[in-house]
Amino acid sequence: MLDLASYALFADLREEQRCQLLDQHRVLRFMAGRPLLHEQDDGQGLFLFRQGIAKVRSIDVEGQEVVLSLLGPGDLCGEMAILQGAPRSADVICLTDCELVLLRAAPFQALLHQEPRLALALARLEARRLQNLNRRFVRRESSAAARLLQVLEDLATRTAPEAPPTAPIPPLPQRELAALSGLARETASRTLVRLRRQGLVEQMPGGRLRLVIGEQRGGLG
Amino acid sequence: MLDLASYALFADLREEQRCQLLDQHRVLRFMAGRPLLHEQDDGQGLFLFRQGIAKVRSIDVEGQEVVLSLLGPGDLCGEMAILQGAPRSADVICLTDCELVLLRAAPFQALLHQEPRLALALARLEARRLQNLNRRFVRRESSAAARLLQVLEDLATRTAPEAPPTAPIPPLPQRELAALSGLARETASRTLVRLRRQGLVEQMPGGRLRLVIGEQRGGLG
DNA sequence: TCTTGGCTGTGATGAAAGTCACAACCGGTC
DNA sequence: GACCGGTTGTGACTTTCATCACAGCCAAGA
Repeated sequence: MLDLASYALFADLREEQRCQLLDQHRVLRFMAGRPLLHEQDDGQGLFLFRQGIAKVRSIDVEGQEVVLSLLGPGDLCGEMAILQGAPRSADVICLTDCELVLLRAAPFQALLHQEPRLALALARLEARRLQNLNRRFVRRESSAAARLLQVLEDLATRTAPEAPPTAPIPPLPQRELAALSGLARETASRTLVRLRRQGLVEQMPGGRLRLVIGEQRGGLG
Repeated sequence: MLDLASYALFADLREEQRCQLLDQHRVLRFMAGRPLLHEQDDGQGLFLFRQGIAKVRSIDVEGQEVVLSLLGPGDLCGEMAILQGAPRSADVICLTDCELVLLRAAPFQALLHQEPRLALALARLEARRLQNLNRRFVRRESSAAARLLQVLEDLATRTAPEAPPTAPIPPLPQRELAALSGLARETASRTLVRLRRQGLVEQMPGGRLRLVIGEQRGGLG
């Protein structure tokens, strides 16, 4: 049975309220590379991640992809469009095969208007996202190595929220790693080689990568 | 008389609820350069901007300042600390002389828990901030000129929310403009000269700057 | 008046990362 | 096996911006 209680957003609700939200929910599966949402897609609904990771991205004026954040188990998306009634402002694309739950917008919206705990939890969620992005913004200024390491750590924790940041990372092509960290593909390649030589990143069977030291990475700025 | 109704966050409340929030409020004035909030400051309260602009900034691992966003009339800050009970995560520093209203945290918090409209408005506010930061994140990738122009536009609209982005901008030293756009001071200087020669930026009496064309700036990427 | 300190413009130089180009490799599939 | 597309590593060159250095300016104050 689906358990919404494991999502922080719904943790404060009564069991009965969570059931309301599940009304007409659907379980969806997407293959790696598939878009969950398109920009200007206004088909509303709340997507809850159960498995797999995805990137939230936007396209800049030169047509370059800019990755805004990562989503993984326990995360959700689509709440912005519901909140603002506006069309989506970014695309969400699966990096690995994903399984997620789609909740209908209507009951969620209704509950938002009548249960302050839900609205408050949502505000907290948005605030936490804002802080994450702030942190990313700060690190964005730093070197290619720091940016790449940050992405790897992010990938590790998104993949397995409870596991340490040194957990192995699903195999992604360098092109993808480069996009995630905002680097040229060649730079990502060179940087990875360097990090491996320094022993900070390990190559695992199947092409998976693993961070070796999660800590004191500040020095690489 | 203080009118909270002009703040989007409180627009949906009943007059009587707005009065509750004003209980023991204070009007504060800060000189340009003064910090409103310090990182790790946990004196809670909600700051509402009435006049002046300020920057939200953080310090990165190398001690460099990174500016996260700008605040101006109609904006507010301090809500994150109240929402999360956590210490502040960034500093807020006045760029010009500022006048603002400080609301006590307690009544705000109480109302958040009992009035879904307020909690929802707060969620919307955070969501909008997130989108703004997303947009900035996207533009951050681009050239010095684009970043500087974006900062100038931001300054103009923060200073006078209703005015067009070609409104004159309060005189700030180049050092400050550079920090706001994440450039070296010299680069900001050179870029400004170039922009003036191109007629995109105008020098006004008193050292104020003014954007000439607000539109089709994409091409300068 | 002269001095001082912050601000502005500009030149020279260097470092980091993007771009272009190419070779090796790997996993499919015919 | 041979072929093919996508991936990876790497070399050479270019671009952009940071850094260092300095000169001119203006405003405040002694």
